[in-house]
Amino acid sequence: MVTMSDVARVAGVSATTVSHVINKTRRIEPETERAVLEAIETTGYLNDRVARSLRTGKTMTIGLAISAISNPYFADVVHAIERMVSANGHSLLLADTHDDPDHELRAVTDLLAHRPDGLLIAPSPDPHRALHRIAARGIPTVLIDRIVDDPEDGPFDAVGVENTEPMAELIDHIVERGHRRIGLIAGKQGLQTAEERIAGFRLGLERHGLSDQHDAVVYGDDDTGRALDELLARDAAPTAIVMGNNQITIDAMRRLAERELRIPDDLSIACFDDFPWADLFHPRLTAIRQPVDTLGTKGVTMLFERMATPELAARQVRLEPQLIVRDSVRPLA
Amino acid sequence: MVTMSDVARVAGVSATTVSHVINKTRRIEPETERAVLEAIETTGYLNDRVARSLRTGKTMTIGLAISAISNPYFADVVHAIERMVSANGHSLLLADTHDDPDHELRAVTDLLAHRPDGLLIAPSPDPHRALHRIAARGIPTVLIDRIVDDPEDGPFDAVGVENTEPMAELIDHIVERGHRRIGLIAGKQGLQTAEERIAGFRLGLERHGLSDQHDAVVYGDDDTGRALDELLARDAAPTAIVMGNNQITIDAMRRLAERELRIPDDLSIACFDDFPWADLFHPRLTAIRQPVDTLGTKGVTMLFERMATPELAARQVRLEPQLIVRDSVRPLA
DNA sequence: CCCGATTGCGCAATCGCATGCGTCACGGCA
DNA sequence: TGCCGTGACGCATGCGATTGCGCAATCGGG
Repeated sequence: MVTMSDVARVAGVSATTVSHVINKTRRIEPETERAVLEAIETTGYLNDRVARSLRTGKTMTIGLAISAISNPYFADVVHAIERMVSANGHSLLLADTHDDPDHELRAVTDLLAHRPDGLLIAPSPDPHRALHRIAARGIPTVLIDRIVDDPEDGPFDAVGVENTEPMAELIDHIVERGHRRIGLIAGKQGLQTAEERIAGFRLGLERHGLSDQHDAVVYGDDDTGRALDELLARDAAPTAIVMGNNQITIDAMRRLAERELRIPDDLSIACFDDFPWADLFHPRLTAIRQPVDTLGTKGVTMLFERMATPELAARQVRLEPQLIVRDSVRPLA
Repeated sequence: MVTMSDVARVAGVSATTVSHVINKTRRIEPETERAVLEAIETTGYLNDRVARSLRTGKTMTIGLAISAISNPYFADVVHAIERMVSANGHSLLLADTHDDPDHELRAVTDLLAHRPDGLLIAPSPDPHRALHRIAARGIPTVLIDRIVDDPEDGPFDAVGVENTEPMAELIDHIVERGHRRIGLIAGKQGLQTAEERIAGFRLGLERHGLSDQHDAVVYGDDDTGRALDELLARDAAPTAIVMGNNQITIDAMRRLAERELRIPDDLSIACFDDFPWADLFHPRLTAIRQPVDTLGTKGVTMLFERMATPELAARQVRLEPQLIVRDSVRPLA
């Protein structure tokens, strides 16, 4: 390994000077600077961030705890985050929570041990322990996608999307098209987004005097196929089903194909969470599009703001999703 | 910050002892150990990996340089990699190369400065400088997805998929269905996978005496729509078009929808690179499925093997993809 | 010609941990 | 009682960088 003093020796100066030219942290005689730069070049020296971090207390690293990176929704979020983080000269440390409290705690503990300058986390259904540990370390953190309130350790900065009213409006749309029996396959129980969407679903039903169907909600995260079967087996089976998220949509679509149900002729569907190629599915999917990119960039922005100004009051930002009407909800007679 | 000596003070022992109980690196009187563990608990102490890394020379970190995480193909790879890496007690440092040599060099330099114990990289179209820098540091590295030979710094360990023969076989399939005029929209020029697939395409044509169409190849990465238009505007326009990768497939499908071309009635298509929901598109896409998960896990496995045994000879592994015949290639008369 | 100000650098002390040597106490054996 | 082996732990150094102080040389004004 070539260290700073190696460079110093080659350049005929002290390590102090090398450090100062690297960090531009005090005036250096131009000639000296050239010598140092040259020595860096010829030795192939690379400033060791480990040592620097130990000394300065900053690692130039942002931790990201999120689940299922292969989910296209989160993949886009990660992508946006990576862009902004590296644009700010930091690196991204990635950990997967699997949306499970135990994994989440492990992931967060690992991240914290690396001393990131800031942390982004999409909380699991029961994030208490993880958040507690974060709070104990006092590391700048923003909750992402899921806005939870932790009475003990909160409040945290957070950025997510509006779930309730948009979902209710999706129900409006479906009801306007003549549907009276509507079902919902919701995301993992306990997840803040899933619960809010359920609330929105019920709110929508109430607006149209359909409250007796409040129980037309099934959780589908683990086994969407089974959830779907159950809904369709009911006495008054729904004529339209709403998918609580992206993954559920894909799983459900596949099951529907297996059952040879024609969409939207035999059954109408709509989804919370759009994807870029949702208009290439057959049929083109009516969906609520979330501002995925903004979610990521806004999260990073808030994080850097907090890192710069720790005494800021916690802010919770709700982004507005957008209903994209396509062809998967059929107008009934 | 609570350090090891804080814990030591609380437990009434020396920092040495605390270190040893944390790392289980020598016998400790059970009673002493309990005291230390307890002190760790009450103080909320977390072993500082920055300091430890400086001391031991290992960071317990793996760097990953890859492009466009939002591409579903790479998202799955990243997912698989994260799983294996964290299962081995390491953390993942992520950087995006944007498949561009300059970005790649920056990304790699950043990663290297963090002193990862190992590196995974999907080389850009011109990875020379990046690979050179990696070689200079001598960090265990495996190339992933794209197997390139660097005469100067190579050979590197690498894992990728077989491109040429599978692509040729896809052509076989298309020709068997009666198509004689076939086009290819290839991935970014210079990318090893893209070039091999082009070679496979031409090989396939030759097998059927169709070599005169060798020029039916256009690069589509930047503007797939334009590439598609160009192919279709030719005198003898192809009756079937092969998409060189996932992203191209999506872009092309959208353009085809805009042009109101019916698939496969007006035009047949097939893709290199499948996606989980390719059977939900309309029509269901005939595609070559790559063993994405294996690509990631095998890459990590090879990396850890090299880290354990640096004197190993470089190995290059080719995984076999699989042709999935669905409905997007129409049998001609 | 003298002296304070200014400019350009170097010394040496950390940062939090791991680890090679030592030290101390205790027990067994002659 | 004396000696040594052994078990349990502590001292002090160093990983590679940053940074508060301090020193020497040069310059300019009176």
